[in-house]
Amino acid sequence: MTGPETQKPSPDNAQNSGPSNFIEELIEDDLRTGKWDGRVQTRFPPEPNGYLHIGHAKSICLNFGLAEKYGGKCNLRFDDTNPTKEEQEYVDAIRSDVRWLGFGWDDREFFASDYFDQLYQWALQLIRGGMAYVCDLSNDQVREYRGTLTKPGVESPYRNRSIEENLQLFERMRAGEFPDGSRTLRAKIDMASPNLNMRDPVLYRILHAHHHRSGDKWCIYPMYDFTHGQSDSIERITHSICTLEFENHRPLYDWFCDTLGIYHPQQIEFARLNLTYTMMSKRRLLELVREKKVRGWDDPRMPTIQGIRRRGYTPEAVREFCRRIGVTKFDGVTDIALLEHCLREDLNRRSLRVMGVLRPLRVVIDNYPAGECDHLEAVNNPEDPSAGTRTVPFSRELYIEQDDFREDPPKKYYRLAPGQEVRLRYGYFITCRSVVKDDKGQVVEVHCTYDPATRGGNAPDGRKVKGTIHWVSAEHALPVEVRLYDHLFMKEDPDEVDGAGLDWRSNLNPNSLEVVSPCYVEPSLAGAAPGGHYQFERLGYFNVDKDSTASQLVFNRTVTLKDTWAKIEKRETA
RNA sequence: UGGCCCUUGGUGUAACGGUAGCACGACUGACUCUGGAUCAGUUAGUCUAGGUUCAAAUCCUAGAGGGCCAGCCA
Repeated sequence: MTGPETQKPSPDNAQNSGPSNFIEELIEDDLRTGKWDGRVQTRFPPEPNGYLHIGHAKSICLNFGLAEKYGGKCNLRFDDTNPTKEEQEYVDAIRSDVRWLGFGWDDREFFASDYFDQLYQWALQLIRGGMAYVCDLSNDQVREYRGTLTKPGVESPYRNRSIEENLQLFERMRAGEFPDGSRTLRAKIDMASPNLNMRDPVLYRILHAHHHRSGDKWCIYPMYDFTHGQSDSIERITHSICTLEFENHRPLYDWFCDTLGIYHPQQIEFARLNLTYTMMSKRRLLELVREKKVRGWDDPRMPTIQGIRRRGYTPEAVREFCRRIGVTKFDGVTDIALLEHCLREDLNRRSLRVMGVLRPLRVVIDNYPAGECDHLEAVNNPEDPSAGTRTVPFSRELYIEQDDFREDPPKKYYRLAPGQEVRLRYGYFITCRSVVKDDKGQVVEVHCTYDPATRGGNAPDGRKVKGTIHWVSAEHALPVEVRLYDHLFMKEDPDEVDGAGLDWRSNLNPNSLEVVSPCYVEPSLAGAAPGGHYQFERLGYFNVDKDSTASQLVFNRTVTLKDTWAKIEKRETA
C-alpha cells in the first residue's frame, strides 16, 4: 500500500474552505498573528501498548489532516515511557495502520525514549532549582498524602531535602541502587492545589524493566506528564492536540515548559470518538483478544484498524467518516450507522458486482435442455461503465437464495412463489411450477419453466415482473465460505448492564459471527485476491479474507446492502 | 461536599449579537433488470430561570444535567 507523503502547503485551499472546527479556527488565528512564524507542526503520539482503533483514526486524520491543510508537518511519535507494557509488535502495527489510512511522516518518526537523556538533564535542572525532590514515601503513602478531591494533600516529609542530597539520591536511583517502588522523583508544586495533578506529581519511578528500545540502559523511567510536553517542545510542535481527559493535565504541561524555560507548544483538547455498539478501550480490546472472545486483534469484528481493514473497510471510507463527525469538545456518541453509510457510499462506487448465493436452494428449469449451457452478459459495476462486463454461465440447474422463495408468500413479496414469475438477474424470466419436499416438509427443490424469449432479462412483449433475484449455475458454481458479522455488542452502550454482578462482557453478541458454508458464487470469482472488494448483488459488500486458500475462497461480509424488504417484513411481523 | 470542561432535532455537527442550516437515521413518494444506487419530500432542535441588548443558540449570573480527575498508566 503506497501512502501519499504529507502534502505540500495549501494555504489557499485553507482560505477557500475556511475553518471547519474550533482547532482550525485557532490555527488560522495563529497564522494571522504570526504566533508560530506561520508554522503548523502537529504530532500523532500513540503509546505502543496495543493496536490502533477507529478512535485513533479520528486523531490521525485530525493531526495529519491539519498539517496537510495548513502546509505543515505531522510527526509520528511513539510515547514509550512504560517498558512494562510496550512492545515492538505494536510499533510495527501502528506504522502500518497510519500508512494504510493514507498518511506519511517521511523521516519524522520519533520515540519519547530517544529523549530519555535530555529528560534526565531536565530533571537535574529542576532539582538544582529546588523544584524537585526525591521522595521515600511508598506507593500507598503517596496516595494518603495526596489528599482527596475535597481535602488538600499533606506535604511529604522528604520535601525539603537539600539540593545536594536530592542530587545524590537521584543519581543512586539511576544507578540502580534502590528496588522498584522504593523512591520517586517528584516535582515541588502545591499539595493544596484543587487540581490533583499539581500535588507534587511523580516525575520518575524506579522500574528495573527491559525497554523495547533502550534495553537495560535505564532503571528509572519518566512519567507521561514529565515526558509529553518536553517531547513536544523538542520537536517544536506548535499545536499539541490530545483528548479531553488530559484537560486537567494542561496546567502541569504548562508548568514544566515554563519552569524549565523551554519552547512551549499549546495543548488543545478535543473529544475522543465514541461509537454505538462499540467498545473503544484499549485495555478491554486486549482482554477480548486474551480471553479469546474474538480471533485476534485483526478479527473483523474488532474496531481496530486492522480489524476493520480485514473486514473490508477502505481508508477512504474511514477518512470521510472522520471528516463528517467533526471535532468538538462535546463528549457524545456517534451512531455507527454514519460509519456504515460512509462505507457503503465508497464501496458502492468501487466494488465489482458478482452473484453469490449464501443459503442455496436448488432450482431446476424443467424446459431447459440438460447438458446445455448459455453464457449471459452481466454488468460489472453500474456506477462505473469503464469496469465493463463479464459473462456468467446459465444451465438447467441453479441455486437461488432460500429467502427468495416462499411457498406461502406474504403480501408484497415479489420474489419466487408457486405460480409466480420472476426475473433471474441478467438471465431469463422463470415461473415456479412445483416444489419437492423432504420428510420434514422442507422445500428442497423448486421446479420452474423459463421463457426463452426473455434471454438477458428483457421481455419482448413488454410484460413486467415485480422481482429480480440473483442465482448461480449449480454446475459452474464455486463453493466458498462466507463469514457474516454483526455488532460485537448487543447494546448501543456496552457498559449498560442488565443486572448486578454483570459487566460489559454480558453484552457481547453471541451471534456476532456466523460462518456459512458452502455458499456458491459465480465462477468469475476464481482466483480472487485477498483484500478484494465485491458486491454480492442484493446481499451486501464482501471482502476476500486472507484465510482463503487455493482450494477455497473465504469471504467476510463487510456490510449489508440496505434492505427495504427486511424492514417491511420486520415491521409487519411486529 | 473540590477543581476543570461540556450542553443546538433521535444522533453527529453549523450558525462568531441579526432568517436556526447540513448530514446520518426514521418516514413518504418517484424511478429502477440489485426491494441496491439515485432523486424528491416529510419529521424533528437552541437544558432551565433570570439579566444585558433594538435584537441572544451566541454575552453575563445562577441552577439542572453530563464528562474528567484521588496510577509510581498514557
